[in-house]
This record gives sequence, structure tokens and C-alpha cells, in this order.
Amino acid sequence: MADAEYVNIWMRPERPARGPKPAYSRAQITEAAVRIADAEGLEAATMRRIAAEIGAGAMSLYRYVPSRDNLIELMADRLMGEIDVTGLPSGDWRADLTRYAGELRAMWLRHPWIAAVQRSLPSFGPNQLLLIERLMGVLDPFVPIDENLSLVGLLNSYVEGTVREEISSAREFRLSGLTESEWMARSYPYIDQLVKSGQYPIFTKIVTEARQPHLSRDEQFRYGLRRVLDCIATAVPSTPAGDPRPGTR
Amino acid sequence: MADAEYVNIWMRPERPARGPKPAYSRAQITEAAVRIADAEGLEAATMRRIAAEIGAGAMSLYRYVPSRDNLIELMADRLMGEIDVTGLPSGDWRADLTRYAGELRAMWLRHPWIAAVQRSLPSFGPNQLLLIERLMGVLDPFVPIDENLSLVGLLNSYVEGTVREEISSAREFRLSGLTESEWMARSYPYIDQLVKSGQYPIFTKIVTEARQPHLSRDEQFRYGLRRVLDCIATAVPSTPAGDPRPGTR
DNA sequence: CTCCACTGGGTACGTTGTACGCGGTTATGT
DNA sequence: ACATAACCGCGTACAACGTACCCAGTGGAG
Repeated sequence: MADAEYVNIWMRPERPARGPKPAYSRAQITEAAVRIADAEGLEAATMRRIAAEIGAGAMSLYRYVPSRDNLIELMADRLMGEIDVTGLPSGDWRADLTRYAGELRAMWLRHPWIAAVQRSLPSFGPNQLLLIERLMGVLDPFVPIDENLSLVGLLNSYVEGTVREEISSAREFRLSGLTESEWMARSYPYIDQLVKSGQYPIFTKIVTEARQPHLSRDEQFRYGLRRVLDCIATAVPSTPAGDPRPGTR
Repeated sequence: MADAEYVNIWMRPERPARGPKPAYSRAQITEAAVRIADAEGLEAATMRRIAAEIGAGAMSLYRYVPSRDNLIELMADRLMGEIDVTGLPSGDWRADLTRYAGELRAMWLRHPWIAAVQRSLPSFGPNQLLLIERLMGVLDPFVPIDENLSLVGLLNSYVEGTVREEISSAREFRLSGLTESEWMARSYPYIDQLVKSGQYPIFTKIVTEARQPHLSRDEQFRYGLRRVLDCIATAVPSTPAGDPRPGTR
């Protein structure tokens, strides 16, 4: 009942006032959970497994965290902290957003399980909040806040969308225990059957021509990112708002 | 062991040659599962629940589907079938993509649980395949296949990204059993505390100014979509490839 | 020194996906 | 026509999950 009072994990104090010193901490638990999720996926980070990782009993975790879902919120915010936003905004919005996009992508690739966490309402943990401040600060001088949200949303969508695709191939191999070529050999009959049927000319083109990309994933990402930034540029006046804007529309 | 031979759900025949007539079908099972997921979320669509829905025993489902994960693949492809692609490509790529984007978004909103399905390697079910053919056919005459993939990927990212955000708010309410205003009242103290601290000016701006949007979600979507299409337009020559292109680059 | 709010953690419960095996049914080979 | 084997639906059973509840022990506040 006292528990139900805190809807928000971020408002619940980590430790009550009195009593013996706790043996563990939220940060330590979160760290262990992230370590396990990195190595074996989010579903491997069970309460028992996390507890074992830090040498605790399973039920001890509930002294620090109300539920597994809340722990996952903590993990997600911990990840946001990996995105370095020092020096943002720098004044050059394009450079800032390029850096941010690169770091976001790198973070996702380091922690692919982030794709599996269902964000319910945006969970405003400390790292998330700092990120919002710095990131939205980049375009804040140029566009109204709704437009800013919309543009940053577009950028985030692009990064998340592309990296999701990138992740999912790797994920399948990881948990099926197959290498990529083994998987290819296994699923070849199906693809081949589709191609041979002649009913799917464009699908065939994709499989036969685009399967061996002449660009690395990194280059593909940067190429697409430039396009997105160009798109954003059309909505960003070159001088901060408040100045009498030239007819740049 | 015979089971392991089919890596792909789409290659495994629904029914073997001999034996008594099955009482159910994949389609029927998938339909029931979708119905439950629509009403109560994907996690409510357990094997027992689905079986009960069609009046079967839990283990009977495994005569039709090798695992729950595979059933979810079936469900996902079933959803792709809701996207109407008749008459695509029509010749007007902008109209085609606008229509597609609208239908994709509507489908997601009808079946929000789609956000929770982890696509591993793209699962090429029949509906997915048809969609690929028609959708990629829209830009196929204009751009090379890699570029096509990239542009369609951008569009998909935009739709998925925005609709994910839209979904997640509603989801929280659904499963916490709170109305939006109740939730607001509950989480207000935290938001308020952040605002009052004065440390997060931009976050404050978002919460106080942008929380009451002057545009409906639909209008926001269409507005952002136009921007994305403009962005795509810069990469699409106005005449089909093969023609000597004017210096539009 | 006493008290009690707190600690870590063992036990137990309900729910999940699914392996296994049963007795009944039916298309097929003869 | 009939034996056979392949299939059916499904009851039972099990391991793993999140977590409610309880308990003995601990250490700071009075």
C-alpha cells in the first residue's frame, strides 16, 4: 500500500531513512542486469539470474526495485546515460545532430535488447531528462517547440528504424546458434522457391542484387542520415528565430 | 526431428497428407489469437487462452503451429494482409506512398500489439511478400533497388516511429486501468517537481506548451508525412530511369 | 539498553510454454 | 473388406518465470 503510492520509479527513494545498511544498490543491480542482457538478451535477465550475478538471493532484489518492469525502466535510463551530450548544443545544429545520431546508433548496437523494451509512457529518468534538454536545445533557437519535437522525432525514427533492421538479423543468429552462412543455407530453399516461382520479380531483385551491398552498414547509415538532415534543414531557418527571417521558405 | 527440418514456418505444410480431418486450421487459430491480442494485448494471447477461444484443448494448437513464436509470425503476416495494395503502383508515386502510409498507420492503431512483436529476420509470409512487390514497385521505375529500399525504409521508419509513440500512451492507461486524467493527476507531482526545480527549461516548455497540441494526431501525422515525402522527392527523378535524365540532381 | 524499522533470503503459488504419450479415427494398400 | 499406420484432439506433467509472504537477524534512534 505504501508501495502503490509511488506510481513513478523515479520518485520512490532508493533507501528508507532508518535500518541496517543495504548490501547492494539499484545501480549495482541495474549494472548486472545490463551485463546479462548484453550477453544473452533481455529475456535471460530474469530476477533469479540477476540476483545470482551479484551473489544475492532472488527476493532480495525486491528491496531495491518494485518489479522487474521497473528494473527494466532503470536499465533503459542507464543506457541513455551512455549517449554523450557534453557540449551540446554547440551552435552547429547539423554537426550536433549527426553526432547524436551516431551515438544513438552505437548505443543500440551495443545493447540490442533495447529494441525489446516496450516504452509505456516516456519514462523520464535522469539521463533521459538530460538528453532531452541538450538534444532539444539544439534546434530550440530556430524552431517552435512543436516543430522541434516533430523534427527530433523524425531523426529518432530514422535511427531506430534502421538500427532495428540491423539488429534483427544478428539476433536471429545469436539465439538460433547458427552462423549467418548456415542460416542462409537453411533458408535458401524457401527464398529460392519464391524466386523460381517468377511471381515476385521485385523481391527477386532485392535478394539477388541488393543482398551484397556495395556500401557498408555504416556508410549506408551515414548516407541516409544526410538525407534526413537535408530534410530537416528545409524546416530550419538559417538564423535563430526572433530575427526578421528572410524569405527562405 | 522431422520438425526441425522446417526452419521456416512458411515451408511447413499446414496439414500432412494422410489421417483424419483436422477440426481446426491455422487461419482459424491465427484469427482467434489476433482477436484476443486486439482486445487484451499480445501477452494475453497465451496458448491456453487461444485454444479456449476456439473451444480446443491447449495442446491441440501444436498440431497446427510448431511454437508460439511461429504463431506470432503468422499473426504478423495476417496483419500485413489488412494493408490494401490493390492498384499499386498507380503511376503517381506520391499518392501511392501517402495511401500506403495511411493504411499502415491505421493498421498499427487497430492492432497496437504489433509493436511488441520482435521481428527476427524478416519473415516473408505471403501477405508480406505481396506488400513488398506492390510497395517497392512504386519507386522501382525511378530509382535503383538499393535506393528504393533506403527510401521505403525511411517512410516505414517514420510511420512506425510516430505510431509507436501514439500507441504507448494509450497502452499504459489500458493496462494500469487508469483514465488519462487519473494518470495525469498521479504523475503530476513528479512532472511538477521537475518543472519547479528550474533545471529543465526545455522539458518544461514541452510539458507546458506542447502538451495541448493545436493539431490533431491525424493532422500531425499528415504534416510530418508531407515532409518525409518531400525528402523522398529530392531523390526521385521526375521521369522514369532509362530516359536521359535532365540535370535534376 | 530497548525497541522496531529495516535487512537478506527461503519457501511457495499461480501462470507460462511445451514435451510426451494416450486412445480414438480414417485414408490407404492389399 | 480389412489391417495398418499415420494422423487426430488433448490430459498430464514439468521446468522456469515473477513475486507474495514470512522469518530471523541487525543496527541506529530514543
